[in-house]
Amino acid sequence: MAGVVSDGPMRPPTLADLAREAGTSASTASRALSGRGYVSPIVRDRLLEVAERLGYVPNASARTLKQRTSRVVGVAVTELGNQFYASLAAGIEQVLREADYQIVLVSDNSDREQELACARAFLAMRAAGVIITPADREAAALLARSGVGVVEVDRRLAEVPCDAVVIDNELGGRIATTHLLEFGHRRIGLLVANTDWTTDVGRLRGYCAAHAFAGVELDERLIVPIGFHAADTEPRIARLLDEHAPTALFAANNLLAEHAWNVIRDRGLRLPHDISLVGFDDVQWTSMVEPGITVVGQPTLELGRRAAALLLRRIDDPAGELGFECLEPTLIVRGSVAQPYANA
Amino acid sequence: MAGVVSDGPMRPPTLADLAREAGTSASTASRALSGRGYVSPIVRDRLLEVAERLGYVPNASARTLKQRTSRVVGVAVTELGNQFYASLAAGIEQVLREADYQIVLVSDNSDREQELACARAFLAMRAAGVIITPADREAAALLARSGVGVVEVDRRLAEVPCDAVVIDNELGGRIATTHLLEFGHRRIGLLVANTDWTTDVGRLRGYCAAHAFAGVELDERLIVPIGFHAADTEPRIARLLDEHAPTALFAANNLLAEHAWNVIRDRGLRLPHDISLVGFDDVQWTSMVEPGITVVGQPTLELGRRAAALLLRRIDDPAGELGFECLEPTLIVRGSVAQPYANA
DNA sequence: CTGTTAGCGCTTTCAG
DNA sequence: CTGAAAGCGCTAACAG
Repeated sequence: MAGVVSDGPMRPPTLADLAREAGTSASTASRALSGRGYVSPIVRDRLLEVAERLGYVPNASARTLKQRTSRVVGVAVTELGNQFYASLAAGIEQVLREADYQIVLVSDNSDREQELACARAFLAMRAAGVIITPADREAAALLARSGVGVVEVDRRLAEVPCDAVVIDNELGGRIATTHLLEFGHRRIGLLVANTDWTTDVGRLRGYCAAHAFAGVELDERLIVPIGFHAADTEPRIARLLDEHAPTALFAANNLLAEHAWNVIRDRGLRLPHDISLVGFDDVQWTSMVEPGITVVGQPTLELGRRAAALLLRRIDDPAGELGFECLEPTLIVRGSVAQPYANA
Repeated sequence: MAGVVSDGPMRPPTLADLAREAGTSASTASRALSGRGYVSPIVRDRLLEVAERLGYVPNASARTLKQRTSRVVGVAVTELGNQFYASLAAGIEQVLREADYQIVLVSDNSDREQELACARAFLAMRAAGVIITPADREAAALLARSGVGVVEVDRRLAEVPCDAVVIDNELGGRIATTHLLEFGHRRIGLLVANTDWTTDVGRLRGYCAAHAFAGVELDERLIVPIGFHAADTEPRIARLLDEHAPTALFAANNLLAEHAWNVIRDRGLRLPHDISLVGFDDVQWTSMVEPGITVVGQPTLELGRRAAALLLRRIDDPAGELGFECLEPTLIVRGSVAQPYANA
């Protein structure tokens, strides 16, 4: 039942079909369905009824072509497989769906070329706006240059003026490190991604600042920058443990925290007795393992929601003033930190 | 640098602009850029050069309007926030991106209306195809009726003929239950979502089949159907423990496994000494907690990849024969199962 | 309040 | 091998 159509070719009904069926012109039909412009109630109702009966679905491309902008928003995240980005995307999707936008989602693996490619794709589809976790400055620049609103989320990179929502990474690095310092740790290993992104640079800076503030001298050899999916991540962490005897580890992202935890477990070290650990990002497993991992939690879903809200504002008012939001991370204390066993 | 354009209004360059600049006609430009049809090498090169210089990006809507089909694929999953669906989406995205399709991703919360709404949106944008974890039959029917290829993933629901890729849920339920039975459990609580989806029905059936095969009589009160985000999930699990004394629990999805684990932990029960647990879906935490949770693992990413591959085939050959793939789940034995402490 | 007209940017016959 | 012409389905002036 429900709107069965079975007349010959499978061409979906067009506005013209509707109009003909209802005995009006296409423009009237357009007005009736879009609700913009005058149309007598009686004609409107007839049109709506016919539309319903025919199962009319407006052709988005035709509309986009005409209006030069669409109801889709491009979203490019680093890696959909990572829980952090997945919930970022989920947050974005929530608010955009409510605002009746579709999102086209791409995972760009933080690769410059892929990022550019999706920027072009977004341009091609005349996206109403774009949300991106940038890995390179060029994509945002290209988009902005073409007049598409861009909001950067999680990190800032763009040289062009551009909305953004991030967390205070330096603060995050500081509270993690300070927490460890307060427990008496003096040799805190830092595992951090080797990028020049504001996230990692900020967390590193916070780590340093905490040391400085506490008057603790910092041994640079304790800082281990590690590539995103480096094959030798765990060996390098192991080496850090062997060669520089940290009494605690601060892993500045969820992947590194996981690797650190693996190494600790594989060596039979006990948390927090033999070594302390603070992670970054409150991913599920950190609260389920025993002992729970003390982490710097960031409001991931909220980050996504805010980014979407900012973009909506930008779409609404392209010339409005730049929005910038910096959310606060918080320390979630669980059981992975204790006093150092043997203090040097 | 890089393609700076600064001539007056911000209208992006069109094919006509290109053609004019290169001294040819729009049709030639079209042929040159699309690679279809004849065009002399020399003219083509000039055109490509001009396109590059002007930063030309083809207008996807115009193309879609003309060709009546687009390079986008609609993807509707139940809940992007759930790791399972997120990696499903990640798998889909991987292969579709390689095939140069964009995906528009929607989280439909397994709500009939939302699912229908996105089906219409996909129709409106003339999606080349759709991948869906169906919650209702109507969406797939609508799409299929309009000639859009649909592949169902994770569950099957459609009455219309339609490609699908799922796992063998009954087998999954059976191997989990059999494993428990073999350890001597005779009172195995089943936590299962209260849907009529093939996933849950299948797992339940497997649970029953395993009992039947083992000649173990089944106490129906041990079966607890629970809504997806029911507020009283954990109390109900607790009640099952109190009232019907199961010696083991089989939680038939990752959410329920998590809840079961919480209840077990909160009560101070020790796995596997006081009670045994088998989960479904190898999500990250199950391998990190101590003891690790024995689970029925499903190839989630692969599920997504196959679905995408199937869709690509369907797009390529709309009338080709129906594809149906059923992947095998496997039991991943870890430490959450032991003999029942006190066997009735 | 309604219809006519034009055109969004591209592709595709069909002649040249 | 190339160009002219038509049209995809919709909307936005602009007359009536």
